[in-house]
Amino acid sequence: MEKRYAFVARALTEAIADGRHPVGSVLPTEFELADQFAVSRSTVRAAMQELQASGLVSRKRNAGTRVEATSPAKGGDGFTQALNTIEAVQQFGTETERHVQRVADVVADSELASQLGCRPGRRWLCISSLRTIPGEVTQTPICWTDVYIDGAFADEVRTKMAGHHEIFGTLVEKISGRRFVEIRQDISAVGVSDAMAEPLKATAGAHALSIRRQYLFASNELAEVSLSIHPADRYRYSTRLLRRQDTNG
Amino acid sequence: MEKRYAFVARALTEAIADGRHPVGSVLPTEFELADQFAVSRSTVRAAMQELQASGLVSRKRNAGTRVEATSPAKGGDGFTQALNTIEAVQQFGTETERHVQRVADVVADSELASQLGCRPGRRWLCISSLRTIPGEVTQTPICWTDVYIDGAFADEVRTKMAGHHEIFGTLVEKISGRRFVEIRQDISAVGVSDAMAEPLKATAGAHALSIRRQYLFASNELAEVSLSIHPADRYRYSTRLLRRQDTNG
DNA sequence: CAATTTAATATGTACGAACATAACAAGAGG
DNA sequence: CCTCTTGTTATGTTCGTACATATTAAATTG
Repeated sequence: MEKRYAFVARALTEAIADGRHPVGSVLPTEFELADQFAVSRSTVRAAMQELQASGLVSRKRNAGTRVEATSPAKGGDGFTQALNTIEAVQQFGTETERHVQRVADVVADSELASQLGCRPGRRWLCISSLRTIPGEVTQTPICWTDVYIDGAFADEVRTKMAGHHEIFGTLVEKISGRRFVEIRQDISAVGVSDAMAEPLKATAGAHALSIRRQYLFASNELAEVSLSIHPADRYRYSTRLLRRQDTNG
Repeated sequence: MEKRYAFVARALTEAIADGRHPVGSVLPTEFELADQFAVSRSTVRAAMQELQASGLVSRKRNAGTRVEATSPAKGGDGFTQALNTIEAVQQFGTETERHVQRVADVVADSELASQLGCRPGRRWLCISSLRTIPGEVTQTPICWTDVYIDGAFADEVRTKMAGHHEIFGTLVEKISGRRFVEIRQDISAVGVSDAMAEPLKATAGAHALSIRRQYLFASNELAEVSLSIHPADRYRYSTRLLRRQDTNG
């Protein structure tokens, strides 16, 4: 059964996304929401803490709870994305389109192993793809991504991909049903390599953000790694950091 | 008065930092801690949520609360830093050394204004400096940073800097006493410019991370902006993203 | 002795209550 | 009309309780 505070959080998130609570508006009070959802104020507060942590609302003593922002901005100057929560990372997966370029089985040599953070010899399924913004006229890719999936899930992935299922986002999670508890993220700056210049429609050597993500289960099991190259002129990593407690005495 | 959950969180953080609770060990149960600190279990849980959010501990139903990690790694291959909370950003300020290169009053023209996110004509105090790792033999700087401080605080900053006060970190906060509620952060990839190559001891055109931070008060007042250039071979931005609730049914 | 079941345990979820405190709004006074 | 004071209000903090549930450890069974 869905937990109550999670239900409240989801309902409010959807209401905000729908425009029922526009940006800048003030939500009903915690007591009113408690009445509406037939839960206690504590439960409403737990939900509110989620919304606040994700940056969706801001709360102030008696200033009410204000709707702050909705979705990441897709401005004219590329894709701006917050990536400081697991939810935000998944959102990037749903808000962009994936175009698969290559699917291959690989065995990690020492170099790849250190990149992926596994022992050499481990088997992976590698899916290389480009990502674009849906509905854009000029289909300039935002990034090149190599996703490495635990070999144990390889067959299932191939089957579902053949059937054109939309299994992307966090692949293993959708396939195995097991939920990720942790993502380790490494961000650095690199140049666009010669090989990637053409598919990315970028000039070789252009500055790019390199993002490596390791997806882990609760047991610290490594199930999936993604290596992405984002040309700097098309993508920026933008976050709002909020103090954990909004007010102070 | 310090809030009780904040006190508990701070006490536990210090105990972990001191080594009284080594990495990998399991903390006392929530009930035991409630007894020790003479607070309710709810308060202990509020403290635990802080520690969990900052990645210091992990919790599992009856697996106990485990100490996960302490400080950011200062490995041989540069500086690895999590920057997904305000606390982590401030920590970077305390764990590196600042070497001031230049102090100047500036008036924002249209270009600078768009970079800083302010109206053109606004007055700022600009402090340019290099940051190094304390105690390192080879004093290779980690980054070049231009900090722009609201002109209203300029005099006070100059005075305190002349007196060799350690006022850095988030400058305006230490000077004015007003606390930042929000930091907006923008991360992109750039090349090291000719002018910065020499002070940074890097080759011009080398790949670098560009990090822009806007420090805001509760009223959305912009008080300070920092623009940093991190050569990619000396710095990586590394975070662990944890799911808000650790377990699930 | 290995495999399974059962019991104990610590965290997760949820409720209800009470008081503190910062923001805002309305009214009093100059 | 502006300023200051006062009162109301909604969130912040803290307490106590109860039950759910995943994990570990002990006990039972084959």
